[in-house]
Amino acid sequence: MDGSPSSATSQSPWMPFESRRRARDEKREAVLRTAVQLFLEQGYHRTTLNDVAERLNITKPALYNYFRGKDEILFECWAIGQERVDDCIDEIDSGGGTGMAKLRKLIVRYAEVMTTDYGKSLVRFDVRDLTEHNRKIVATAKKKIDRAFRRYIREGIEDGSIRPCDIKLSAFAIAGSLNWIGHWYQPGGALPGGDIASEFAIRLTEGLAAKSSRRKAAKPPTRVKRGGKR
Amino acid sequence: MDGSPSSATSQSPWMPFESRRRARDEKREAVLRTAVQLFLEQGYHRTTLNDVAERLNITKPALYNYFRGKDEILFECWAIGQERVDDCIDEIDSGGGTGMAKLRKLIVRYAEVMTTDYGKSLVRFDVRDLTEHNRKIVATAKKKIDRAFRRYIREGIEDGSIRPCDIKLSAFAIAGSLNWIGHWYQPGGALPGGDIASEFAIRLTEGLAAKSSRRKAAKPPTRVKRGGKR
DNA sequence: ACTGTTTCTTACCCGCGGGTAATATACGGG
DNA sequence: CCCGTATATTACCCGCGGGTAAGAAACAGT
Repeated sequence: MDGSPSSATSQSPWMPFESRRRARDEKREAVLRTAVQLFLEQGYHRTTLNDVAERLNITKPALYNYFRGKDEILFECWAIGQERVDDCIDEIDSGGGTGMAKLRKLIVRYAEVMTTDYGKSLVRFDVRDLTEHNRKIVATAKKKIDRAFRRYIREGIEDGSIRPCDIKLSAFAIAGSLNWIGHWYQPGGALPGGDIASEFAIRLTEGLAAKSSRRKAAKPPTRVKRGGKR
Repeated sequence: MDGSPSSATSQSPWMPFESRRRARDEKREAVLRTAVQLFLEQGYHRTTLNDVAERLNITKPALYNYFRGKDEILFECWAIGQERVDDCIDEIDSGGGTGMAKLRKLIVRYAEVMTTDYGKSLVRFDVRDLTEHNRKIVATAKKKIDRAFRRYIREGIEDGSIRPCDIKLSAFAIAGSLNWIGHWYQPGGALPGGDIASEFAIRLTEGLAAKSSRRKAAKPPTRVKRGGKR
């Protein structure tokens, strides 16, 4: 065998007989990258651990050096996506701006995450494939996202940047549109991810804006009706 | 209700056959009703044919009198939901009104379908669980729905009831919100299905409306141009 | 080099679940 | 009363795939 790694299809730390000494974490990540790709391509149940291992040039039991089982791999894929969304929320929360500005920012960032593999995990994977324990973690995290959407809308109504509306349903409508991106978006498609994000930010908020949608809505509304539900 | 001709007294030789066939169809439907419930409750892969049979007080092989296999059951559940949406589209297409009016109608009807079990099948089931043949049918049907959304938006822009916008992305955003209903709606929830449908129709179109959308949306603009399609 | 530890492979287990074969029961018709 | 058909049951097959046991390589430390 010549020692050259030659052309490998993807970046795999396990070149057949070559440098196998890489940090453990990098290998773990490589497993997750490969796994999330396959889970999205074929679906979780149709993807076998052999599939994952084969694409990494290793064998199935080797995976058990890094993960307890298939469901843990699934969970960690999900966790990476969730972490990215959490970061967005924390960042927005620590910043300022009107409710509408925060909402727009969240929409843009969330849409961008949805165009990535780990972002898609958040909406394409079935929580029922997880253990009871992990399922609770997911449920809590989902609640956090939902709360962020509702909070920004509520703040927007209070500061006058968003017109009164049903907060719950508006949050559902917006989150639904965004989550659905994870189902149809493909990197090879006609429209790049950034465009989608900014377009969605406009499209999804122009119905909520207090005045004309594309302008800075700093004007306090004439009548601040009690928002919320009916 | 009773389709049999003069079912009362006369012993038509066709009666036994008819009643038997009807009984068969009813059983088929019962299987589908049970199956779709379980598929939604537990997920397709976690639901075994034994589960389905058990809930019907029969045994697994009995199911094979009515269906060729598990994937056919899945497909037929999907097909029922699809048929309902198709009916909506056909009805709207055969009627009149502005593009916006048609769009609103589709949103309402589609949202209502999404709150039913068979409607949820359209978005909760994975097409990759179907045979190649059926998968193509599904793909064609999905395309039809997408085309309907885009057509109504385009007509609306042409007749002035909808302000100019990116048709493709707007259709995606609306369909995404609606499809997502199938993921979170539960009949026992706080808000009934009808409310969701009407609220969504307002929320999703107020950003698109040419003029104010809030109260008087159905008023046609100055001139009603003929739409593109018939 | 020896030795203990980590990493990875070969070979295997085994339970689950879709699907089938053989057969029993129900029932209408002649 | 017997036969044909439709319907259902019991018992079984078997392939797939997650998971494990035992041991081989690689590697680090002394």
